[in-house]
Amino acid sequence: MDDKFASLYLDKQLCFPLYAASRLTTKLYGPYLDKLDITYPQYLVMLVLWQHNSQTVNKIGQRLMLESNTLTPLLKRLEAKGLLSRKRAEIDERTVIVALTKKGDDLKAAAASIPEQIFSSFQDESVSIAEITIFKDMLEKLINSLDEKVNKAK
Amino acid sequence: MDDKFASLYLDKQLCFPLYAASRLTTKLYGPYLDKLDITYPQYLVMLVLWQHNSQTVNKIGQRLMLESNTLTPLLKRLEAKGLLSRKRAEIDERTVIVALTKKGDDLKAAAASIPEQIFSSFQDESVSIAEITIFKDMLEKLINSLDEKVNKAK
DNA sequence: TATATTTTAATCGTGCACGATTAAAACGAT
DNA sequence: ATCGTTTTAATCGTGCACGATTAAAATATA
Repeated sequence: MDDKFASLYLDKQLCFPLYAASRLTTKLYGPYLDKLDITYPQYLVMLVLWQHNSQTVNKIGQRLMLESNTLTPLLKRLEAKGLLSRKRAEIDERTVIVALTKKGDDLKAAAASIPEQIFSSFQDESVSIAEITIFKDMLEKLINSLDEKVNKAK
Repeated sequence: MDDKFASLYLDKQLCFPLYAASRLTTKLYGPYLDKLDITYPQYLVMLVLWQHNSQTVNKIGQRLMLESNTLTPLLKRLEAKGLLSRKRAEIDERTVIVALTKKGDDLKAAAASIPEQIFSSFQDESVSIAEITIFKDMLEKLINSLDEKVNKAK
C-alpha cells in the first residue's frame, strides 16, 4: 500500500522514541530521587557539582546545555533546600559562583548507589553492556551533530 | 585514579545524553513547526491524528505515553487553533472523541516535507542510514524495557 | 436492583524548558 | 579615557509533564 504521507507516521520517526525514552528515564529515577527530595533536573545539577564543585552558572549551563532562564530558578530551589550557595564573584561581578554546602556534599553519599541500582535493574534484560556502550556512543554522536545544527548561529 | 563516586560522573550515565538528545531534537524541529504555528508536543498529537483520525483522548495518550492531565490542555489549544474538535461520545459519555477539522487535515500537506527535511539535514554526516536503523531499534528496545519497569504497577 | 468498583477526562499545583528581553559589568577599539 | 559591544545572570510569559485528586459515567457484584 502506497502512502505519500507514510513519512509522517509516528513509528517511522526518530524524534518520538527519543522523547519517550527521555521521559521514561526521568520516571525511572523518580523513586530514588524522591528519597533525596530532589527532582531529576536538580539531580543533574548536583551531579555536575559533585564532579566539579564551585563553578559559575554559565559553566553548569555548558555542561547540561541549559541557560540561566532555566538554571536560575532551579538553583534557587536547591539553595532553598540548603544544598548549595550562590554568590557573585568578586573578580567578575557578572558571574555567580555556585558551590555545594556541607549538606549538598553529604548528599553525594546517599546518591552514590543510584547509578548502580538503575544499572542493575537492567541486568535481567536482553540488553548487553556492549550494546549499551554502542548505544551511548551513537547517542553522543547524535548530540554533537544536533548541537551543531541547532546552535549553528552561535 | 580511583574514585568511589566515579559512577556519579555525568558522562558515565545514560540518562543525561537521552535528556539532551530529546531537547535538541525538539529544538531542531522548531523552525519547521513555527511555520505551522504548533509546538513539538502538538506536532506529535497531529502525527497521531493524521495517521489514525477520530480517536479518544485515552487512545492518543496510549500512543504518545501521555495522560489527560497533559493532553487535555494541549488538545484545547489545538482546538482553539481550529485544527481539531473534541466531543463526548454518545455511546460512552466518559470518553471524548478527538477528530481533525478540515483545517487540521489540510495541515498534513504542509507538514509532509518535514521528515524529509530533517532527515536530509543529516545526509552530510558520518551517520549512515544503517546506523540510524540500529539506533532506532535499540531505542525501542530500551523504551519497552523502561515502560515495563516504570509502569509495572499498572 | 442497589451498591461497590473501575474507567475516563478534567482540574490543580509544582517544576521545568525556552524564546525574548533587560540590566549591569567587563571588555575593546579607537 | 570614552563609547560601543559583548558577556553574564536574571526576569517574564507560555506551554508542557506529571503526581494527586475529583466527578461522572459505565460496569461488575452482591
